[in-house]
Amino acid sequence: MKKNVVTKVKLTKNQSLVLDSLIKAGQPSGAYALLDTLRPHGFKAPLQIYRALEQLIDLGLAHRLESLNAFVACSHMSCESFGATAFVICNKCETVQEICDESISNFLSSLARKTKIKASKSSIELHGLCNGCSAVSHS
Amino acid sequence: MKKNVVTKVKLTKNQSLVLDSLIKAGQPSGAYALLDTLRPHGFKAPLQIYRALEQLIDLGLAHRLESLNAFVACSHMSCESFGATAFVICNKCETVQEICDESISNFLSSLARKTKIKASKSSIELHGLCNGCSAVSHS
DNA sequence: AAATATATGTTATAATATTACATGAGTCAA
DNA sequence: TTGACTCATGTAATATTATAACATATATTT
Repeated sequence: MKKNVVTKVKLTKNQSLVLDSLIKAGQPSGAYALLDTLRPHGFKAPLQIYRALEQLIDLGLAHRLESLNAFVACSHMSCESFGATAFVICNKCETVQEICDESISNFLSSLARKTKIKASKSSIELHGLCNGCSAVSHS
Repeated sequence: MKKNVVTKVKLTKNQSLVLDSLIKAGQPSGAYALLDTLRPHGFKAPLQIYRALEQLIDLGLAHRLESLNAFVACSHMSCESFGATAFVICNKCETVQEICDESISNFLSSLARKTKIKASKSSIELHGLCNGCSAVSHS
């Protein structure tokens, strides 16, 4: 479950561009949305996006939200966890909170122990209405 | 986060067929794999599968594995939880353990509280090697 | 039976992701 | 410098997953 902990890695041009787009978006972005954003920079094919994303994810600089088929920049300036991250997603404003603390890793360790699995990857995603949005949406 | 708790619901023909296929598969199955399985029964279009799955999921009789874009039959004879289920998936033999206990719901409640979200849906998926498979795969 | 709601069938298409193959740019050893 | 190697890139084609739109049928209620 160990990931590359990044101190200083030189990203390639494509990787930098994709990461910048993700950061600017500040929201979950689909691969094709990123592609459209980056067409002005010469991107032409989805593979350019997917390849960059793969690296960024390996480096812990981006994450994939499985339940959205979308991607976000890591909000921890490179997530130094072993992948024990939980994402809390507002269905209305699309804000994502990235939680990465002991409660997550403890929960996952315990789950792995109970199920006798050698864990290599996890995905925890909680959807709902965030504080602000649930205040607004009356009923 | 409350789901329909099923006691006895009459499934439609398509729903029954899809559920049976899922159960027989005993593994995560993609919608198109189910479609192929059911072609002999007259299924012709993906929508027939997706529609049946939607109902089955609402009824708690099946679940969607977000990280696989695949579906499994509920292993609890209709999962009476409020959706607080965790899936532990072996990457080698594709066995899925469906965990649905207080440790899951407590964890999710606590996460929702901390992030001030009104949760409506969750997805917890842990990948790795199950007990049997990690014994075999030496290294 | 009429009205309503739910399920189904069918075609087309959208959205997401990967395969396969060619090219280019850097590193390293001989 | 050359050759061998690795890694990043470009590009086209295609595979996989999912939904929209519309027509019809079946069941349920009044």
